This record gives sequence, structure tokens and C-alpha cells, in this order.
Amino acid sequence: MGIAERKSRERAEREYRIVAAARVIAEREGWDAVTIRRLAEEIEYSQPVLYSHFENRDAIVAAVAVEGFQEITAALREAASGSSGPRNALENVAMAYLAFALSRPALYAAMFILPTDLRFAEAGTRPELRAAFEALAAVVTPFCVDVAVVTETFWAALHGLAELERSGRIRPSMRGERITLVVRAIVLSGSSSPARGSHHSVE
Amino acid sequence: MGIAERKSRERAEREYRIVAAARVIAEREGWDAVTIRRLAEEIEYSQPVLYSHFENRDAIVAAVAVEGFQEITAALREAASGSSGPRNALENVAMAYLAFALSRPALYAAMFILPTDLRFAEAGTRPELRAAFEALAAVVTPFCVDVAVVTETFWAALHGLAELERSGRIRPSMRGERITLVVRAIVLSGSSSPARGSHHSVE
DNA sequence: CTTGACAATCTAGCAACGATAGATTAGTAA
DNA sequence: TTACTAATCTATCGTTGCTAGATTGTCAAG
Repeated sequence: MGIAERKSRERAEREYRIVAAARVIAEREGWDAVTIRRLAEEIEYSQPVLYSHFENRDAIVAAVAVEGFQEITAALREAASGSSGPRNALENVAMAYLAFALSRPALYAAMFILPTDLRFAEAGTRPELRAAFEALAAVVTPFCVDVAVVTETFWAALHGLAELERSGRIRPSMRGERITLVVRAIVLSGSSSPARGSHHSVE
Repeated sequence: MGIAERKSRERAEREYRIVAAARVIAEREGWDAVTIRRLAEEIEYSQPVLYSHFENRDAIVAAVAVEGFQEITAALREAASGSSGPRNALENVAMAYLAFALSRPALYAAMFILPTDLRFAEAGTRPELRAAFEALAAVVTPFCVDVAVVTETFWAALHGLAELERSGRIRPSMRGERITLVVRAIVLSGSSSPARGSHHSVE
């Protein structure tokens, strides 16, 4: 019976429209403007319908965040793939990260600022989050022994740079210099590891 | 006439009680619990009185944030002062920053997460914010030529570490290792500056 | 001591929010 | 056609930030 299938397909499509509408409104007018009533109006259904898709408003934000993690993963991989060497990959990924965060502030906010119960360094972490972490780890790996710790620190630096720049607390004009600093720090970070090859002097 | 003085003193004291109550409630139950009605009840006045002190709720958050900047400045200076050398100062300050952020999450949120119109790298920046920046710059100075850029990057790294750890996205157990990484990066950052002394090799 | 004016404060209420209970409609199976 | 179930809506609750307008308190002038 294709009827049930059609229904579930329509339902999935409606859910997608909710998330898409949330994202568009958030990016245009900020997350405060994303209200249940507004979304209901947007998809031309009554408010309670939204609660048959999402437990509450935060769950809608979380759905947008998951989209964001998928997209940043793709953006970081793309940035890494078109690079001339490990160091250049690091640079490109860092620039891509900041470009992503600052060109889609609402999306980035859903991923990192707004309250959702998406966790990370735990069991039960959503695969989308792990994938983003792995995309960062990939370009860090050539330069260090303890990949996990260095990746965490790299991520934190990028997140801090994005956040402080977005909130107007550091000078946008100096973004390039700061990235250079972070990249060089990671390149040099391998230089005092006890067991190492010569990979950190590539390029 | 001391009457007007007494009145303005009482007024100032009432304003202080508002900010203090906001801070206590925020730290105990989160910022969502800090409502105008709740604060009014706390200081035993009606809601409109609060609007004779602050333009809106965000202004109350901002007032808490300013307190936070004063306190973090003191904490960072204190951490730096009890150090055995430039490198140790860097370490101590980094640890103190994270300890501050993670032990008073609501206060830190007011300073960096919640929407306020406190700006930074601009004219009209509040002196409290500049002072905090200077406290970071002080320990960074021995290791670099362009102090401003390195301080911005240092700050961003610390902020990212604090934020990702607070939101459960990086492993709390590895905090020490990450700090070590950041500190070493800054120490080494001076090593390729064109004009330099030997200060970066100080223990 | 009374009166008038001004400032301080309160009561009452608005519009908008997230969320839900219960009525109503639509769709399916007997 | 009828009975049942699922989908959807209307209407409402309690709470929020914020404000208009009434009310109280304070103090100087007469």
C-alpha cells in the first residue's frame, strides 16, 4: 500500500520545510524571530502540528544545527582537498572554518551557542558532529602525535576566533594574521614530540 | 542638603541589589530564571522600578557582564603576579582564565554569550573590557612583537577552550594538555620574529 | 497647618511567547 | 452507510518583557 508511504513522505517533507523556514528566518532576522507561531504560519499549518514533529523549540534549533554540522564538514573537506600540502591544508581549513562561521552566523549559533542537548566528547555523539571533528583532525594529523588533543585545541582556537570576531571583540582586519599564528603553532607543535619523522617540515 | 544625597545613595544601593540578585539567580538557576518579575520580588519593589534603573533586561545582563570583566581582570593579574617567570605567568593566566570561566558559567555567559551591546575593539569600548584585554596582553608581551594580534589570538584560544569544554564538546580531562599546547605555541611564536632578543627562552 | 506641585511608586494591563487540552474534521475499514 | 482512528484545528493556559495611567509619598510655599 503506497498510501502510507505517501503520507510518511509528505510528513518528512513538511518537517523539512519547518527546519528550512527556521533557518531562513533565523539568518534573516535572528533566532528570536523564530517562533512557533511564525513557523506555523510559514508552513501553513497550526502551531500544534509542529509539536508532532519536534518535542519543543530547542529541538528545531538542534535540527538546524545538525544541518550545519553536515555542511561545515563538507566545507572543511573541500578546503582541505584543494591544497598544495599539509601546511597549506591547515591554512585553507582554518580560513574555511572562519568563513563558514561568519557568513552564516545564525546557523553557527545553532551549532555552538544556542542551548541544545547535542553533546560531543561522549558516547551517543551524533555522527554529524563526529564527522566535523574528523574533518578537522584530518588536516592536523600530519603535525602531531596526540591527534585528539591537538584537534580539540585547534577547534577551540577557531571557535574562539570566530566568536570573538562575530561579537566585535577582536579586529576583523587582522583575521589573516591570527590564522597564520594558529597555523604556525600547530606546525611547530610536532617539533618537540619524542618520536617523530620529518613530516612537520613539509612545504 | 543631605537628603538628595541619601536618596541617590539609596538608589545606587537598590541598583546594586538588582544586579547582585540577577547574578545570584543566574548562577543558581540559569539566565532564563532571571525575569523582571523575579528580580522585582527579590528587591521588594514592583516591576516598573527596574525600568527606572535599566532600559531593559539586556542592560541588566550587561551590568553583570561589566562586573565579570572587573573580576576576571583581577583574577588574571593575580595569577600573573605569583609566577616564577614569563612562561609560567602565561601558564598560570591561562589556567586562571579557564578556572574563572568554568566556575562561574553564568557570569561568563553574560560576558561573552548573551546578547549585549558591549563592544571591544572599537572606540567607546568600556574601560573594564580594555583592562581585561590588557591583563592578557601583559603576559603575552615578552614573547612577541605584535602584541595586539597575539593577545587577540591567545584570548580567542582561551575563549574557545572554555566554551567548548563548558558545552561538553571537548574532554574536560585533557584541559591541562590543551593549555600546555597553547602556552608552548605562544612561547615559540616569538622564535621567528625578525628582530628579537633571547627572552623567549626564559624558563 | 494646609495646600499644591512634583517625584516616586504601584496596580493593571498589553501583546507575544511556548506549550497543551479537547473539539473537530478527514480518512479508512467493516 | 457506519464506526473507528488518526490528523488537524480552535481555544486557552501560564509566563514573559514592557508600559500607561492611577496612586501614593514628599516637601516647599502660603
